[in-house]
Amino acid sequence: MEDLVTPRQVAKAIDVSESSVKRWCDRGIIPSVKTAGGHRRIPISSVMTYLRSTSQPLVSPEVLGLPAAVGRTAWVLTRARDEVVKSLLAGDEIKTRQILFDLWLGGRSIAVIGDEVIAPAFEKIGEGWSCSEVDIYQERRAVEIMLRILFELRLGTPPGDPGRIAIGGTTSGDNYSLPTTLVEVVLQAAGWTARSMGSSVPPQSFAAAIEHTQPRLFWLSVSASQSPEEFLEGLALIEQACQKTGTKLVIGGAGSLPMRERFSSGVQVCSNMGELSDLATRLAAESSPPAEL
Amino acid sequence: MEDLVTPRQVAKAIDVSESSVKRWCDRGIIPSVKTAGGHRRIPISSVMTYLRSTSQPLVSPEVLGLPAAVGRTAWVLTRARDEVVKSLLAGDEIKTRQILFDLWLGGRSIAVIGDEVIAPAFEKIGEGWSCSEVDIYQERRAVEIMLRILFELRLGTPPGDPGRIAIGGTTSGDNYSLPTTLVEVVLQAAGWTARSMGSSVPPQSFAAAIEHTQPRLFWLSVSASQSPEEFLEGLALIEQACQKTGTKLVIGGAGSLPMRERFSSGVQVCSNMGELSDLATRLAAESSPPAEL
DNA sequence: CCCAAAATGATCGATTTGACCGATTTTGAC
DNA sequence: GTCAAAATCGGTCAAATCGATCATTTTGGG
Repeated sequence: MEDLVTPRQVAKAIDVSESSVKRWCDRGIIPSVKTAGGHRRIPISSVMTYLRSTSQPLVSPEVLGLPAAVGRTAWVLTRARDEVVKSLLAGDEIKTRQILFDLWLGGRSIAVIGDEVIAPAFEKIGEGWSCSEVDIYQERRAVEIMLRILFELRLGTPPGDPGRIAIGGTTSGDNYSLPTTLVEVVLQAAGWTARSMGSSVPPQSFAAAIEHTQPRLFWLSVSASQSPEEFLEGLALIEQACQKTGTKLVIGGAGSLPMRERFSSGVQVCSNMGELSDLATRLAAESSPPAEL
Repeated sequence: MEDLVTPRQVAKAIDVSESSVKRWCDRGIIPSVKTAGGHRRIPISSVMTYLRSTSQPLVSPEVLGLPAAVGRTAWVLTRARDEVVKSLLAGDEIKTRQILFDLWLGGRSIAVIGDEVIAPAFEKIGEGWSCSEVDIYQERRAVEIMLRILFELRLGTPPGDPGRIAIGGTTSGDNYSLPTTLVEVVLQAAGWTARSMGSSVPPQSFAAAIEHTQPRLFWLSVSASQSPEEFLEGLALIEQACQKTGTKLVIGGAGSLPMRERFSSGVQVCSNMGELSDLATRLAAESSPPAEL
């Protein structure tokens, strides 16, 4: 796990000449730093960003210390989803990572990957589970694998503005940690410093977290359909805290849709990661006017 | 807090060789002082100045955070634990990562870090929670932060032998994902290909996973004390599957200790990560005779 | 199709870096 | 205080990188 690599390593990894890499560094196309002696050192995240922007294939990821089998194929979203379901059920972390990283390096946003691949894949796995084609351990293992991959993607995304803080999670009774983790990564990609507080947090504790952290954004991921009354009661507490601190409150997830009419007007509802990403980008632009160079 | 660090620490922190740091010190690029015996000591401010001058990112700022931690005394671990508790409660992911990576780079095994720092830290947080000094969101947030750090440590550990597979997790009713994830990382560090299946998996599903995956090792992490009868009943199913596939069964965690007399003789019990690491290393050596070069 | 501009890849001497080693200093434990 | 282990020292040397130059390939118009 190296963070800084040399031009030669990058050249080998993406199969171009060393000269080109050096030129790109000097022109700022690949942001890099120099040692005291003038040698270039390139952060892996710079390489990732460059690859994403040009849709270049990563030929030899192992040279960068990245897990093997990252980057090669151009995937169609629907096809990718089916393959992800297959490799997740087989417990094949390598294959799953390959597919998702290929999509990501191919320039797709995490939000799109979430909406078009990850969410439908787990929906499918959930279906298979309910008609007992899928064993519980397969579903749990799939969640674990996806969590690891999401964290790796998060490492490849530049950290957000430390002044734009977002927190969130799921309330009591909701144990699905995957969606709220996905939200965290999506928000970081949108320039936020986001941290999920995990799942099954009581509303009053969320309220305390909001008042203590004073985030600009708070998200609630509602996966399972739960008792609307109980949820709305807890939501009131959270809303109150948000108003006190001037925090924008965002709710999403399948479980929230049946109740969306009963939310008060200040609450923003997102039905997928794409909407959330747009909203987050808009909020970020509002709060801090476009910085000039 | 000491603000003088050694060339080695600086080298690790900014990801260059020790030789380079020494050269730069001698050339005055990084102002340093010398001890009576001629060893270089570098003020952290010098390093900061150098980094600013090259606009270089601090690759492992953790190393500069706690210079004392490369020492060997027990109080360092104790001190680290207290610091970890503090930064976890504050939700400071950076600081927590600093401390743990510092210990790790200082040569301590993940097992030791787990036993001496992570486990006692969460025990302490749990105490604070039960006497309501700690809010629930702080505990949940701490778990999330530690999970991310564990995954990063896992990325930094070389992948294990693909032929030595270990799986495991927690049974129904046990929602603590942290210990089983820690086990995964410890086993990988011991040369295994380990995958946690997550928490709250029914015993019969574990049995299916064992028969399907045929691992050489299966672990059960028992955090909460649960009904012994129910647990032992589920355990019987798992044990049966292990016997069928020749899988070694290992149980650990505070919740398992009160019942350890009632386990059958084939079951191995580990009371901490150190024991588990030793056992895993022993098993690995047994099953595959020492490969010669 | 042809040509010029731009991008890429290859090469070379000078410099930097990283690894190594025996000697010395520092550190932690007793 | 004493002692052994660990860390650091200073120096050497091979390998990697630098910057600059030049040949080759690709791109984009007319």
